[in-house]
Amino acid sequence: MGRVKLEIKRIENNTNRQVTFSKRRNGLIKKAYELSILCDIDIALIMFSPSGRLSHFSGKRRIEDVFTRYINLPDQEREHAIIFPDHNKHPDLQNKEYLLRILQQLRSDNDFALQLANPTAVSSEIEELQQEIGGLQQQVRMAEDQIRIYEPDPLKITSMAELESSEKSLVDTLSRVTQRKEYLLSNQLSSFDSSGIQQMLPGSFENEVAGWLANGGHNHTQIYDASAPLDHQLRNLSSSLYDPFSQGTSSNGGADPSSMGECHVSVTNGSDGELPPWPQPYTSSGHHSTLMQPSLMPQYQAMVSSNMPEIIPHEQVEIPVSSSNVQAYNEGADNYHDQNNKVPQLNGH
Amino acid sequence: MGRVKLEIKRIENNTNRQVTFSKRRNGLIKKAYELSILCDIDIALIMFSPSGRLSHFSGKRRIEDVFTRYINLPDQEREHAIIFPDHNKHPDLQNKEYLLRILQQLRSDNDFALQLANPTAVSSEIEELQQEIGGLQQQVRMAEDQIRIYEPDPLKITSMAELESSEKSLVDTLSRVTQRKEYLLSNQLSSFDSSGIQQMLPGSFENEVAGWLANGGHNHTQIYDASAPLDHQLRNLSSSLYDPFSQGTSSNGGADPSSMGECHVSVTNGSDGELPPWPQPYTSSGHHSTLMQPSLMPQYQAMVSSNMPEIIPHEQVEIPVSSSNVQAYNEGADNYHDQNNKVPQLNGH
DNA sequence: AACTATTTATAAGA
DNA sequence: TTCTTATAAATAGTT
Repeated sequence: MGRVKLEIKRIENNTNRQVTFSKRRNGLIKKAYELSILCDIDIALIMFSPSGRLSHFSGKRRIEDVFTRYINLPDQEREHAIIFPDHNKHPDLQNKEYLLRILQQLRSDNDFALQLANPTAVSSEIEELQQEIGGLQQQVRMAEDQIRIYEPDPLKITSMAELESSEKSLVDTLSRVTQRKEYLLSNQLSSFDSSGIQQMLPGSFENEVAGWLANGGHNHTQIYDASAPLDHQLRNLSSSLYDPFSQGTSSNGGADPSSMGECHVSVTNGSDGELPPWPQPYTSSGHHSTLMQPSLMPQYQAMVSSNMPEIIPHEQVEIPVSSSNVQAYNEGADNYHDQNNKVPQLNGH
Repeated sequence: MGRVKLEIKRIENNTNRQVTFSKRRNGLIKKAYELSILCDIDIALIMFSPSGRLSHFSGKRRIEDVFTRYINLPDQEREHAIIFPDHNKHPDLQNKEYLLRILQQLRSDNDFALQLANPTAVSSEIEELQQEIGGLQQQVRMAEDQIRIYEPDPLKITSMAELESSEKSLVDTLSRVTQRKEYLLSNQLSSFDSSGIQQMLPGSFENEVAGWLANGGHNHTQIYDASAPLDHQLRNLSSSLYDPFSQGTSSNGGADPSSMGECHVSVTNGSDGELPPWPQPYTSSGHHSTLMQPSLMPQYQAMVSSNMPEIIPHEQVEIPVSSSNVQAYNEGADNYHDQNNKVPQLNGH
């Protein structure tokens, strides 16, 4: 969509990459928003800009809650998930252990916040440093975990199965490197870009789902059993994670402007009956300035100012048709099972 | 985009909602994929279909890793994130943390005064922490470099020397794994002792990174055991996080179909050299209808069949050419700061 | 930050 | 459903 068809490959020009990111991020978020409303689903989207800044979107539920839902999903359901691109390597590390650690990390954040509330807390600077250390340690651990797969330490690996898994990983990666090499070579020779064939993606993700299920499940079970005692922890964690939310929204009550803001959204678009979690600024710009965090303001103001004119005339405010825009996870009626798992085409058209 | 302009509100008709979900999910994922490649960013997308089924996408990193990155983000960065919708609820964490941070700031004056009163104690403690942070940052950098060698991203490596170095590393590691396997096999005959065996593997892997890796784990442990007099909490947390993990990493079924699948994919796309994680070229609409549907395999086959003609046969494993490993990751400092925070338009046009 | 020429995504219809 | 097609939308390159 543009003056020319853009090849899907890394944009090397920094400026260009950043500009494209901004544009496409907005497009993506808009799409995500529409999907969440149209289909009334939970959705979460996390992005890090080329410069490392975080952007994220989620529908009616907070992003953490969506991820918690993901984590709390019964194993089987998670396994049956439709996964793109399913780069399903790291058989050893996948699944629950990872999720467990993430949950614990979440809890630690929470604890930390609570601790801050505690007047007995020590020097704040020290606490900040300590938290940074915690984060770094986590990073190091993650990195080491990954490395372990690729460079198995003979002293540590005692299971033949694991060794073979490592071996497969290595062979796999090796083949990729080799192919990349040949690609570069061929490119050097025929110093022109063979257009048309842009992205040859493994495209095996669905295929890999099966593979993952085949052995991942097994693996998973073992892990799960092994960490049985921790599982309790996990459950406790989950609830402690989730509770605060349901609590939070209520206990928080009218105190939280933003949540009111969200309520207002329905008010804003009230006649519409929708609960657009985000578009509210379109209709009421004045109030928001006081409701939103300072750092977020510019963005909203920009939008408001530039778009208000267009927005007004639209059908955003209409008489609601009916009903329960609330829960609506009436599975029963929904007999579809996402048979339509067709993979999105890259070029298509 | 369609015959008519669709109002963005919940689609009440179940069938319709499901159909729309499927279509738009694919579109959204495609967009997310393109963004991740074009801008070379981390991205994670989680969706639950109207019937509750999970779909998710992530770029080169696994979704858990992206979320972990999100979690590990320093608070300040997370606060400055670009959030859609800014439902600024999160009373338990975000808001609270934000307020607490302000409180902290206020208290820091106090701390500063105290520090002046007792300069040596506090500042030395802080210095220690900062040193630890420096060390950890170093570790992270090294680990990331190492990971890159083992898991080269074809889209990023453009230097032949680097590729060959990578290849060499992989071959070396592979041989070590193989030898370890043989060793275990021969030992299994006699009583197998899993500990204390200091098998020296002949792996020619002798660059400094490898050396670091070899005992990196131990070093690491020592590092943060030793440097922990200050933070009990973090320490405890860390170990509780770590233990379960290292446990979990071991057992794994030997057969990993998925990695094989991925291998094949690479073969399929061999001539192209690219290893895009998922999509396959769209060569003819005719094929796809029959190739992508029912189970997981067809899609893969589709790709293979449509691309085979273009594939140039090549060896999967070559003798590595020696060369020194060059880093070549001069990711120019990204000076942009996402000034373009315009919110996506709802209506547009 | 805007502006179009184009490419894409998709709502309906078959 | 799945495929096709008329249209609405997104966006690449420009100004």
